[in-house]
Amino acid sequence: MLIGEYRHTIDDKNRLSLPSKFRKEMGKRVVITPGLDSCLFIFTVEEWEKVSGRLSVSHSSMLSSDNRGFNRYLLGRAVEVEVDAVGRMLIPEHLRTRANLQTSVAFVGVKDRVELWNEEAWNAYVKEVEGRADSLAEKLGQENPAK
Amino acid sequence: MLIGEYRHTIDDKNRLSLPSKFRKEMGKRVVITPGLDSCLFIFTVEEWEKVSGRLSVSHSSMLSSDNRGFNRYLLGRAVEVEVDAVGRMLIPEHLRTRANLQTSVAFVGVKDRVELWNEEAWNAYVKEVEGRADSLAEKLGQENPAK
DNA sequence: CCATTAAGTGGGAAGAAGTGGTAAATAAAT
DNA sequence: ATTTATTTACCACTTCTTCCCACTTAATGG
Repeated sequence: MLIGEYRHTIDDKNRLSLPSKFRKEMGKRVVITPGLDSCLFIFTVEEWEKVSGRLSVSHSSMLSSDNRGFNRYLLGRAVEVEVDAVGRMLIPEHLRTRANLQTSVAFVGVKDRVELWNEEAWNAYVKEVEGRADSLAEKLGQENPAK
Repeated sequence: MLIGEYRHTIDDKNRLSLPSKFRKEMGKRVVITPGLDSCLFIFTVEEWEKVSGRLSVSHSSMLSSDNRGFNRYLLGRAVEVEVDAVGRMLIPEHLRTRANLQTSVAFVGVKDRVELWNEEAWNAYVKEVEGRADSLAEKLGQENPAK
C-alpha cells in the first residue's frame, strides 16, 4: 500500500527521486497525470490500466461534454516515464508547470496512487484539512457503521 | 487487548521504544497516523487494513473533494514502520511535529489501537476528562442504553 | 536484600539514499 | 557532413538512515 509523505527536490534537469519507500511497489515505469487540486497523480502501470479503463468504459464518457473534457484532461496529458538506475524520473515541463512545481516537492501516498505537490501548497492543504479533520472523521464514522 | 499508559522518551534520532507490554500483540510492523485531538494513532497492520479499507471502498472516493481530503490526511500522512531489534520504532518528523512530540511522550492503549501523546498534553487531557468523568459516563449511558 | 534478567536509552560504524555533475550518445541544425 | 544542442547514462560526493553494541536503570525472583 502506498502511504506516507516524503519531501524531495527537483533539480535543474527536471530530475526527481521517487522516494525509496515507493520504488519496490511502483516498479521501473510509472504514469504521471495532472491530478485534482493542482497536484500530479503518479500511478503504477497496472493501476493506470484500471483507472483509465474505468474512465473510457463509462457509457456517458463520449456523450457528455464534461466527460470528454475530463478524459482529455486526464488521458491526454498523461505520460509514462521510466525510473532510472538511481531511482529518479523526469517530470515533463507541461506537468511541472501545471502543478506549480519549482524545487521542493512533497510525495504523498494515497493507498493506490502517489500524489506530487508543490511543497508549500501541500503544507497549506494539510493545514486546511487539519482544521476540519474532526468533522470529517465523524462523518466517516456515520457513513460506515460497520465498526 | 491494548490497554494501559506508559511514559517513554524520543531520542535525537527520532527513535522511540514501543512499551514492551504492547510488543507481542503489535508485532514487528505497525502503522502510525495522525489521530484526533492532536495525538497519533498506532495500529497493528491488521487493524490498519480494516481502517483504511473502510475509507476508500468506492472508486468515486477520488471524485469527492471531502474524500480526497480525508484520504490524503489519513493515508498520506500515515507510515508503516518496523520495530527494531530492541523494540524501537522511528517517528517521522512530520508526525512528530503534528502531535507536538518533543522528548517525553505517553503511550495510551485504547483497546485496538495505541495512542501517542505529548506527555504534558496527555496529563492535561486526563485532568480535564477527570473533571467531567461522571457527567460523561451518564451521557454515554443515556445515549447507548443497549451497550 | 542481593542477584539475575529484562527493558530503556545512548552512541558509533556501516550502509543506503538523495543529489549534483560530467561524459557519452543521440538528435538537430547549419 | 560537421558542428551544436539536448538528452541519457554513468560516476561521485554528501547526508541521512539503519544496524549493532554497550551502558544504565528498572523489574523479578530467590
